[in-house]
Amino acid sequence: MMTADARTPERLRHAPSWLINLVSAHSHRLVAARFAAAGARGYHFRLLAALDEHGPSSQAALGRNTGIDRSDVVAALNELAAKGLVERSPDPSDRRRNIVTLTADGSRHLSELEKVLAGIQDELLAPLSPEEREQLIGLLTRLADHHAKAR
Amino acid sequence: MMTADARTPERLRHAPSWLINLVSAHSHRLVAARFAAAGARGYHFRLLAALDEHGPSSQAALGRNTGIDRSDVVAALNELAAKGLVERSPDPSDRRRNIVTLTADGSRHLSELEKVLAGIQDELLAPLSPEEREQLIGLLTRLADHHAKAR
DNA sequence: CTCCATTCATTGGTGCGACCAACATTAACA
DNA sequence: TGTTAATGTTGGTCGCACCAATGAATGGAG
Repeated sequence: MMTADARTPERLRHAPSWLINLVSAHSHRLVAARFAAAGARGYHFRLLAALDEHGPSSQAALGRNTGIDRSDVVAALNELAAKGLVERSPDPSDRRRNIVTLTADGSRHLSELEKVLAGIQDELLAPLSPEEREQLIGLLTRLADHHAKAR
Repeated sequence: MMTADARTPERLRHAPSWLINLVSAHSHRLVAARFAAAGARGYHFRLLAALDEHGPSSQAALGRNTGIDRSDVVAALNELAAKGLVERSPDPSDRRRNIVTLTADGSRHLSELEKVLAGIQDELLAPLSPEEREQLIGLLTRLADHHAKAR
C-alpha cells in the first residue's frame, strides 16, 4: 500500500524524490482505479486527448505528442480500436502511415475520462488551499519544464 | 522519453496528477539509472535503509517499514543476500520468522546509495531556490501525510 | 489444553508504464 | 540511383505495486 507513516525509512521522509514518488504512487493508484472502472488506462486517455487536440494523426505523431513509445502506441490503439473508440485507415499520401481518427464513441469516452480525472485532482489536492494548489502546480511545472528542456 | 513540451496533451499540462507523474517519472529515471549503475534498485535501498534504522528485522516487519509487499520483500532479499549485503537467519524464538541482518558490506553499500540519492535530489530540484525547495517539500509532505492517514 | 484465527515466508501470478532491438515497407534526399 | 530515414509492428525487458494461496508455526479463546 505504501503510506508515509511508520513505514517510511527516516532518511527518505524528506527526500524530494521519495515524496514525489509517494504522491505519484498515490495519484497513480487513484488514476488506475478510476480509469479501470471506466474501462481505460492512462495510455488510452493520453491518446484520445492527443487525437482530440490535434485531429487525425499518424501513429508516430501520436507517440510524439504523448511521449508514448511507438510500440506501446500500437498496443494501446489496438485496444481502443477494438472498442470502437478510434479508427485506423491507411494514409493514401504516405503508404507507411496509418491515419488514426477519433470516433464519436471515442469522443464521448474521452469526456467521461475527463470528468473522472477532474475528480481525481480534487481528491489528490484535498488538503491544500487554492493558493497552495497554485503554488504546487507552479513549482511542479517549473521542474517539469526544466527537465523537459534538458532532453 | 516523455517531456512536457509539445508532447503533452494540452488538457493535461496543468493537471496536478499529470505534473506529479511527469516529475515522478523523471525522478524515477534518475534513480533507476544511478542505482542501476551501482547495481541496485529502489527496493534494495528501501530495505537496506530500514534495516539500518530499525536493526535486524523479520521480513514481515521489513515489509511494514518500507511499504513493500511481503512477496516482493522475499525477492529483493534474495537478491541482496546473493550479494552478501544481508543475511537471513531463523529466529529461534519464533520459528516462523527469519531475522534479516545488515552485513558490513550491506552497510557500505547503503552509504554509497545514500550519496547517489543526495546527488539526485540536487539535480531534481536544480531550478528551485532553497526557499522554493522547502515550499515544495512542505506541500508534498502534507499531501503524503494526508493520504497516508486516509489508509 | 484444544481448536481457531492469525502471522509468517514463500511461490506464482497480474497489470501498468516505460523502454529497446529488429524488421519490412515506403519515402525522401544527396 | 543508392543510401538514409521514417513508419508500423512484433516481441521482448525491467521496475514497481498488488493479490491469492499455501504450509508451517504461533497465540488466544473457550
